[in-house]
Amino acid sequence: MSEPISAVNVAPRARPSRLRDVARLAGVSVPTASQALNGHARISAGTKERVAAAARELHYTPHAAARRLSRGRSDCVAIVPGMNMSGFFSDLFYRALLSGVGTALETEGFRMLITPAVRFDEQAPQFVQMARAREIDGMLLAGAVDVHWARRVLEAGTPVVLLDNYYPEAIAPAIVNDNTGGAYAATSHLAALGHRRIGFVGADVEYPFGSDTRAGYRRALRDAGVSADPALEVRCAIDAECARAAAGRLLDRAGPPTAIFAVTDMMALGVINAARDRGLRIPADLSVVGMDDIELASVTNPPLTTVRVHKEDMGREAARRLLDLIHGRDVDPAPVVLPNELVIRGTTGGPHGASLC
Amino acid sequence: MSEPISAVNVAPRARPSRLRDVARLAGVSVPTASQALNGHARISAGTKERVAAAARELHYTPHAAARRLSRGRSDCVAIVPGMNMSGFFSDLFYRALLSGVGTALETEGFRMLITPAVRFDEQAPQFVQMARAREIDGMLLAGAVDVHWARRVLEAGTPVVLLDNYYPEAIAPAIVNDNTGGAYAATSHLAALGHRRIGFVGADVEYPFGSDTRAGYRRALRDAGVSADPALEVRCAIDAECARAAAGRLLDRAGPPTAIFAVTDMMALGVINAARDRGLRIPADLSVVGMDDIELASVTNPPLTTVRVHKEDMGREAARRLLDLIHGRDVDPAPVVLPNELVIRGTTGGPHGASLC
DNA sequence: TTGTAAGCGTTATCAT
DNA sequence: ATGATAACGCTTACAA
Repeated sequence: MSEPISAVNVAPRARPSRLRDVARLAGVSVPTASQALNGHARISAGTKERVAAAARELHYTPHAAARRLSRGRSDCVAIVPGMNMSGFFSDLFYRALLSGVGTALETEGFRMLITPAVRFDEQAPQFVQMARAREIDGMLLAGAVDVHWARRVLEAGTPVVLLDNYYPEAIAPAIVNDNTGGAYAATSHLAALGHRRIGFVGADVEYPFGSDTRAGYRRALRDAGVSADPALEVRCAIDAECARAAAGRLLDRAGPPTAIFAVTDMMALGVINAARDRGLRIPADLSVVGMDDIELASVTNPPLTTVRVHKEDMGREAARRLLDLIHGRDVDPAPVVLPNELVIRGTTGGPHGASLC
Repeated sequence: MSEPISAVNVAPRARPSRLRDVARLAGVSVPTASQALNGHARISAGTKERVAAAARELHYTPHAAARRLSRGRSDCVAIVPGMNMSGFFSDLFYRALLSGVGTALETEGFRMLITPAVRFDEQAPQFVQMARAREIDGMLLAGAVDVHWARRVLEAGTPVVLLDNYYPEAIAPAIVNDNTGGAYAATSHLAALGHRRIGFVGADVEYPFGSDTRAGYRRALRDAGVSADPALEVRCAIDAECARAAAGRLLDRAGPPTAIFAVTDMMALGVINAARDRGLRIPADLSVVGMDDIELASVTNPPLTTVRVHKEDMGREAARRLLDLIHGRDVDPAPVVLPNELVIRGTTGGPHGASLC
C-alpha cells in the first residue's frame, strides 16, 4: 500500500470479451458463434455447446450498442408518465398500470424505461429525442401527453400506444377505462340510495378523463330524474389535498350535498377528510364514492365505495398492442374501453343517516 | 375512416433522418457534418451554420447506438441501490444522495440510470450484465452491494465508486459518512445530559455501517465512563416498523433505558412510536437521537435531535470521483469520510423528566 | 453445417 | 477547411 494514489487505475483496465474471443476459443468463425448463441436452427448441437461453453468461460455478454445497431432494434420500450401525475412512483394508480405493463413486456423479453415528460428550453421533450435517437422500439404514453409530441414520436417511426388516455384524432391505439360508464354507475348508485343533492368533485385536466367523468355524472342525474345543479360541481387537480379544499367549498354552501362522487379514490379520501374537518360522519351525514379501487380503498375506515378499474389489465393490454405494432402487426386505432364495476363498501348509505356503517 | 383497422400501420413508417441526410441537405460530406455538429474547431463558421440549419430542419438526432459504438462510450452512469433499502425512491436518505449525484452528472452531460441489484436464477445480477454489455461508462454502488459483484464489474472494465459503503479491500474509491463519529457524537450528547442507561438500536446489516455505528456508540460510553450493557443493544432491519418492535423489547425490560440512539432517523421515529405505544413522553421519559437528518426530522413533534449527514455532498463527491475515473484521472481508493454534526432539537433532555419540551 | 462479405450510423484518422 | 477511408462489434444474406 505504498502507492495508494494510483492503485485503482494501475490495474490494466480489463476489457470485456467480444464475440471474436468466444469464436476463437470455440474454434469457429464469428458469425457461427453469433448464430449458435442466438439459437439458430442450422448450427449443429455440438458446436452450439462448444460456443456456449466458451461464452460462459469468458463471461461473454454482447455489446449492447453493437447489437442494437446491427439488429435495428433495442428490445426496449419507454413508458412516459404524462403531466397529470406528480409523483409517478408514489401514485398507486399508475403503479398498478406499470405492473401490468411490466409483466406483459417481460414475457416477450422487452425491457422498460421510464422517461418523464419534462421539457427543457425550446427543445423537444426527452421522450421525443429518445424516439429520434432510436433508443427504444416503442412508447407507451400514459395520461396527459400532448398530442403534438405524440405526433413527433410517430414521425420518428416509433410506434405509440396511449394508456389511460386517447386522442379524438385516433392517431394511435389507446386503452382506457370506461370513465363515462364508471361515473354513471357511481352517480346512479347514489341516486338509487335516495340522494338528490349529489356533488361532483372532478379533475381539472385537459384530456378526455375530465370531460368523460363529468358526462357520466350528468347523464346519471338526468336518467334518475334529478335536476343537475352546476353549483354542486367543482373541479381541481387530481390530488387528495386539492380535493379536500374543493369539497370543503361544496360542504360550506347553503344547501350542501348529501353525497359526493369524486373521480379518483385519492380525491375521495380528500373529500372524506373535508367532511371530517366539519364534524360530518361518513356515510351517515355524507356518502362518498370514488373511482379506481386502489389498494388503499379497501382498508380505509370505513372502506371506500368505489368503481373498480382494472388497472393491471389496462397496462397489459396496452403493452400487448404496442408489441403488436412493434412486430408489424396491425392494430385497431379505435380506443379500447375497458369495463369496470361498482364496488359497494362502507362510505355510502341513504341520505337520512340510517343504513350501513 | 372507412378502414380503421389498418389506419395506424398504413402510414409509411417514416424513418428518422440520418447524418447522411443532413450532410446532403447541407451540401457537405458526412464526416464534415459530424464534426460541425460536434463543434470541432477546424470547421468554418459558415459550414457549421449550414449544417446546424439542415439538422434543425430534419429534426436530426444522432442514432444513440451508432454513436455509442463509434465513440466507445455512452455518457451514461448507473446507480445501483444495494440490498439494504427496500423502496429506493421512497427512502428519503437515498433520495437526497440521488439528488447530489444527479446534479454532478448533469453538469458534465451524463445521464443516470437506476438499476436494482436484483438477481435472477444463477445469472450475474443485471448491473453486472450492463457493465459487460458496455451500456454504461461507470457505476455507483450505493449501500450494501456484495464485493464479489463489484469485482465482476471492475473486471468488465467499468469504473466503480462506492456510495454510503466501503470495502476493506479498497478495490474502489468510496464516499461514506463518518458513521463512527456520528454515533459517537450522538451517544456522547446523551451521556452529557446525564443519561446512564443508553440504549442502542442498530442496523442488522453485513456492511460496515452496522459495525461502525456500534463502535462509535461503545466508544462514547467508555469515554463517558458509562459501563456498556449488551442487553441495551438491539439490532434490526433499517426500517421504522422493525425499529419500533426492537425498541419495544428494550423498553419492556426490567431496567429500561432512559435514552436511545437509533442509527437512522426513520428508526428513531420507530423508537418514538414504541415509546408512545407505552405512554412515555418524549423527551421527559425517554430521550431519542437519530442519524441522517432527513427532511422529516425537523418537522416531527417534537423535532428530532439527530446527526446531520451531508447527503447531497456525498452524492456529489461520489459522482465527481466516478467521472474522474471515467476520464482516466487517478483517484485515491481510500474511503473519503465526510464529517457530520449533531443537531440538537426537541427529543433529548435530562434523564429526570425536566428540561426542554 | 459453416465461413465469407457486407452493412447498421457514427466518429476518428488520415490525406488533400 | 474538408473529403475519403477505416473502425466500433454485431447480425444477416449469400456462397461454399
